Amino acid sequence: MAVTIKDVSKDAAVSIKTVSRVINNEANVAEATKKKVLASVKKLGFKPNKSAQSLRSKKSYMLALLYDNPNKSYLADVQSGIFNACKNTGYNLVIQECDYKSNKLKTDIIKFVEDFKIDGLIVTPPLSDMEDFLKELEDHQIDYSVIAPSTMNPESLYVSSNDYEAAYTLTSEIIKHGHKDIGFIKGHPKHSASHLRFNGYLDAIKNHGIKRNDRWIKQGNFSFKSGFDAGVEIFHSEKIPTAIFASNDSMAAGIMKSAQMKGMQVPHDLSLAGFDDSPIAHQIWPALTTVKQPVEKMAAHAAKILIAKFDGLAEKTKSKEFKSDLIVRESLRSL
Amino acid sequence: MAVTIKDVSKDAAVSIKTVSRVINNEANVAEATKKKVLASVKKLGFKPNKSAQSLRSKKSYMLALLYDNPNKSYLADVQSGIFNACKNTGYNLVIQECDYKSNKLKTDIIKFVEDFKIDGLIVTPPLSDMEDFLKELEDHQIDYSVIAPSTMNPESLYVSSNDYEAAYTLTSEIIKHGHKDIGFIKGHPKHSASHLRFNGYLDAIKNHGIKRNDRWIKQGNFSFKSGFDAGVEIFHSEKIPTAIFASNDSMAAGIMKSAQMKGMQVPHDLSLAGFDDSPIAHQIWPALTTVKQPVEKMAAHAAKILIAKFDGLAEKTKSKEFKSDLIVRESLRSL
DNA sequence: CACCCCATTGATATCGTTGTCAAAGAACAT
DNA sequence: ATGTTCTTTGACAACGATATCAATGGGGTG
Repeated sequence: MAVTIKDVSKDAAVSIKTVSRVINNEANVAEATKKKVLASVKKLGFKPNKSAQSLRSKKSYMLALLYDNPNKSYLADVQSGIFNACKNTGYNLVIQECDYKSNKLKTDIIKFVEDFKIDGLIVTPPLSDMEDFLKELEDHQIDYSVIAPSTMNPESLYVSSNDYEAAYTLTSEIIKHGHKDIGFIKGHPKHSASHLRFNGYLDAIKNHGIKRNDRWIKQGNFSFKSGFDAGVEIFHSEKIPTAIFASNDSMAAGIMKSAQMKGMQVPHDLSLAGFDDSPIAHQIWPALTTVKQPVEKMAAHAAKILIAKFDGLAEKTKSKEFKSDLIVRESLRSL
Repeated sequence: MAVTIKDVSKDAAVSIKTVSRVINNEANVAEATKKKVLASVKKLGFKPNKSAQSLRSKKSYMLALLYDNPNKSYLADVQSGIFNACKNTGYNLVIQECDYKSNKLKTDIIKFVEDFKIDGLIVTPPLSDMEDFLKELEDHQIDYSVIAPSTMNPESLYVSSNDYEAAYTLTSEIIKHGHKDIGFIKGHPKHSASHLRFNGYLDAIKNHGIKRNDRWIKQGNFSFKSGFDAGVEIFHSEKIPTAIFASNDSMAAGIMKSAQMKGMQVPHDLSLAGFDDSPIAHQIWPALTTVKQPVEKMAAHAAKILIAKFDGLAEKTKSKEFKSDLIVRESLRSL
C-alpha cells in the first residue's frame, strides 16, 4: 500500500499534524523537526494523497483552461505551457471548451467551477476580452488569470502580449522593403488583438506618411476562408496593393491561395505577412513573414501566477507583458 | 454549503448507505426506495463529492492521454473526442506527453499512473505500437485502451482505423486518374500506420499491374521537412513521377513546397496526395487530395470503452474499427 | 523565583463518501 | 409453527489528509 502521512509521522517520531505542517510549509515548525520530517518524507517516498487533501481542504488542485478558439495550434501551445507550469506543483489542468456567444456562458461556467470545485481559471481570447464575463467571475469570487493581448485591469492577474508594437514593427518592416500600397485584413472583431494589430498597422503607415486606403482594408475573422474571401475581393479591384498584412497566418494563407488561383506569384506580384507563426506559416511556399508570440511561455506564466496566488507566493510571480519576435521569410520581398 | 449524501438521506428518509447504493447503481435496492432516493437527489441537486469518492474508493476518476506526436491538430482532435466522451460520466482527462525513445518511458509512466492514481490510459501512436510498453502496462494491471491503425491483440481494448484499405483506395484513385508513375513517401517507421499505408500503396499498384520503382519511394518521418527533403531528392532524378502519395499531409505539403521551388506547378506537372486531412490540406493551394479519419470519434470511442469497463458496462461498448473517407481535391489531376 | 508569553507540538474531530457486517423482514420449505 | 435462505436496509468504521484547540516547555521579565 502507498505511504501515508501516518507512516511518515511514525518514522519521524512526530505527530501527523506536524508532518502536515511541514509538507504545507506552515510557520512555527522548529528547523530541526522540519529536517527530520523531510528526511522521512524522502526516505519513504511519501506523496500526499490528493483526494484526502482535496476533501479536507475543499480545494480541488485543478485549474481549468477556458477557450473558444478554433486555432488548434494555439490551443496546443497554451496547454503545453500550462502543463509544464503545473508539473511538480500538485495542480492539474482540465480543459473546458466554451461558446462565447452563448447567453448561458456565464451560468454554465460558474456551474462548472462549482460542480468541479475548480480552484482557478485560465481565460484565453476572446473570453478574456469580455469584461462582463470577467466581472461575473469576480462577483462569484472565482480566481482566474487571463491571457490577453492588451493590458487589462491592472488588479487582475494577466499575461499580455505586445500586439500593437508587433504589428507596428511588422508594418514598418514591410514599408522598409519599399512597399507603399499595403492592404490589411482585420481579425475577428471580438478579439482585442484584432484592434491592437490594426491600430499598430494604421499608426505605422501614418507615421511613414502613407495614406490609408480603405478598399484594401477588409474585415476578416481569423479563419482561412475569411482571408481567402478578402483576397478575392481585393484582387477584383483595378488597382491592387503590393503587399498585404493579414492579422493572422491562416488568413494570410487564404490570401495566398486566392492570389495563386488568380495566377499571381507570391512574393513577386504580391508580398504577404501574417501573424502568430502558426505551423502553416512555414508549411506553405513561399513561407510567411510573421510575428511569433511566446504563447507557450505566456500560458505557463499565466498558470504560475495563479498557482502562486493559491500557495501564497504572490510576491514572486506577477502579471507580465511578453514581447514578440518578428520573423521575416520569403513571402515579403523588396520592391 | 453544498448538498451532501447526508442531506439526501434525510430528505429521502433512508440511510446514507442506501443513497450511496442508489447513486452507484448497486444491486439489491427495492424499486420504490430507489425512486424515492432519486427524487431527493434531483430535488436537492445532489452531486457526489469527487474527492470523497476518490478517497474512499481509491479511484481517481481520471483518464490520462498518452501521446508523443508533434501533430497538434491530431492531438487537439483526440482530446476533443475524449472530452466529449467524458462529459457527464464523472471522469476527467489529464494529458501526458511522453518520449517514446526514452528508456525511462515505462517506469516514468507507471510512476505517473501510480502517483496520480490514474484509472486508465488512452494510448496513441506511436506508443500504441510498442508491444513491450503495452505488455508492461498489463503486467502492472494498468487499464488502457489504444487508438491504433492496425488491429491489435484482440483481448485488449482498442479503436482502430483502416489505414491499409484507405491507402489502397487512394492509390487506386490516383491510378484511375491515369497515373502510372507514382512515388510514395513513407511515414515514421515506428508508426504501424506507416507500414499499413505503404502496403496499401504497394498492393494497389501491384494489382493494377504497375511496377514498383524504388527511386520514387522515400523514407520520411511524417514531418514537413522530411517531405520537403524527399521531394528535393526525387526531383533530382532524371525522370520524375507524375504523382506522389505522401503518407501524411505535412509531408505532402513539404513536397509541394519543393516542387514549387523547382518551378513545377501542382497539379499540372505533378499530382499530390496526402493522408489525414489535417488543416493544412485545404489551406494550401492547390488543396490536397487526402484521406480523412474520424479521429475525434475514434478518440471518443476509446474513452467510452475504457469508462464502460470501469463502470461495468463492458457489454455495450466494444472495440471497433472505423472507416476513413477519401477526399479528392485539386492536387490530383487526370492525365 | 514566580510569572507570563509565545513558539512548538500533538490528540482528536472532521471532510463526504464507500465498505463491512449484522439485523430485520419477506419468502419459502418442512 | 419453525427453520432456512435471500433480499433489503442501516449503524458505524475507514479512507488520508487538514483544522481546532489545548498542552508543553523554553525564554524573558519583574
